[in-house]
Amino acid sequence: MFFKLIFVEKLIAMFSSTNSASNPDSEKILENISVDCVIFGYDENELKVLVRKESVLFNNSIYTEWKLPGNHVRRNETIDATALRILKEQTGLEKIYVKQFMVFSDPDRLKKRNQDYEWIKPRLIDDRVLTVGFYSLINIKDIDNSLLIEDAKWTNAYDIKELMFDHKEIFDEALLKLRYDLLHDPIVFELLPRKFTLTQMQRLYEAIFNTVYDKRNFRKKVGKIQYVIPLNETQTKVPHSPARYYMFDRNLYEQTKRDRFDFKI
Amino acid sequence: MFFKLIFVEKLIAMFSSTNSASNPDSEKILENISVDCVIFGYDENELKVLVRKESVLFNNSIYTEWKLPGNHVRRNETIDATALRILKEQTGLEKIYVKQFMVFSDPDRLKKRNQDYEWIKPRLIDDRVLTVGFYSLINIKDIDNSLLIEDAKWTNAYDIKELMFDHKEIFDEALLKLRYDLLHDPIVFELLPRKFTLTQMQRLYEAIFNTVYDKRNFRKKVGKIQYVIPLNETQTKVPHSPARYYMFDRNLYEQTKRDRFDFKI
DNA sequence: ACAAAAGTGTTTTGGGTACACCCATGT
DNA sequence: ACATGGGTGTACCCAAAACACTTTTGT
Repeated sequence: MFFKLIFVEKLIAMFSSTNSASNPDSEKILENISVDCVIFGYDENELKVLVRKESVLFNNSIYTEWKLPGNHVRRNETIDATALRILKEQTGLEKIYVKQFMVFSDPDRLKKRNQDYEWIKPRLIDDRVLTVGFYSLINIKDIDNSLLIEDAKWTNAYDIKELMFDHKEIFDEALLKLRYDLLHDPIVFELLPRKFTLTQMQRLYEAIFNTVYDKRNFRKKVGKIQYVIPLNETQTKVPHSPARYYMFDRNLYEQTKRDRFDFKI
Repeated sequence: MFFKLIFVEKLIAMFSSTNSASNPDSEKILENISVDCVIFGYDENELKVLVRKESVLFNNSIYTEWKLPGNHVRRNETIDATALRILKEQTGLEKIYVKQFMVFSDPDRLKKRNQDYEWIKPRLIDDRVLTVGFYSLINIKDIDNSLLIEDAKWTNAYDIKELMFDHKEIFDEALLKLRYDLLHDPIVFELLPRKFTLTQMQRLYEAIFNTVYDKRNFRKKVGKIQYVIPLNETQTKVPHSPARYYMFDRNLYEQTKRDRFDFKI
């Protein structure tokens, strides 16, 4: 009856660590499934990603490592709800854009680097965890930075070289998917303030695609997008000719969307 | 200690039904995660999908219903391995193209239609199952139809109206993803015989996109694709001018792929 | 006055699309 | 001879890309 013993051990682990025995059913987790989030933000003309610091003890030394925010899926929530829960915890924001892009299922994905595995082992009920990669888009200006968890940091997306587990791979896939989606859905506007200038929009495209565009051609194309509305409002107190503000009109978009390739710039 | 009792029940279920106690670890399943496969084939100028028949008992009547082939993920396999295992079971084929496209995670996804839920309940350890949708591409001519399971059937993709659980939704998403991928990766050739004529290729595009193309324009574009090689071989015994055969040269593709949008037709 | 970014048109080039007829083969 | 699908060229249009100067404001 060896296997029964294993299960009793896991029961104890389950109800003593992640799930306390007093938790309602709604907080019980699925031990084999998690969600990891690549949270993109845009600030100071840079595409940024939120990463979390962890102190890892290994060979009697403490290493500082970075990972993506993530969590297990609960018994009675969709994976989108899991992603939104993680976002709320990390940024305090609700109602933001989240999108799943890929499942990572290597049976050894948590064991590739010894120090990472030692760190996570005591936090798991079962070390076989498939994770669903999500990316999400937030406007950094909306964040109350006092709510940001101490160990969370915004990093330039192009400075990310190494993360725990397979998180660098998850990040790379997220960036590919973001670039694709940007050309097919009106998601740019999730990263921009409600009122934005065309230069801000152009700089955002340039940050995401890591390139530069011609100003006149860019404006010509945006000019053809009907649901990007020019406002009768311009910048003030800028030391140069004040730029006009524009807004995304979601209603107009929903009505007029036909050509799914409108966003190619 | 109510929860312990639940677990003992599940243990019994686990080791008496899906996993017998004598099974090696390699065949233990993850009870909360499955893979469902949308298997596309192309035959007689039609895009087809493999579906399975199930006899469902409900309200003392037996209903015939159709579902996508699927299975649970095993403890030590990737989800791609799960998909390939399903493909082998259903078609006898190995080394075929499989691609994950989306996770379906509604906690009630198996409970939406009572008759379906009654059918699957005794087959499950836990009724919360997230499923990863895969699509796969096979050349129907490669199939030894005597190996096809009795309850499996090839159906015209545009005739699929209703499937068990959320499988119609999974199918719809698969078709969207197939159409996208077709324009970005050289996957058409998975559905074609090794040597094919340009008309065969055109009919396949037309079947997948459910449209028609101009013959001359189609040939002009394919003519620019370097890794589609014309052969010195033509049809025989056809009651019309014999068509030239072409081949996909994967090596040449790997060397020359740059523009990821070569496949847009 | 100067620094900084806003805003604005034209030309060239290549790809997309529409369109019709003759040819080779088997029966 | 006829039925069937194979194979070919041109003209028009529009979108993409390259390119430079003037204007407006704050300091």
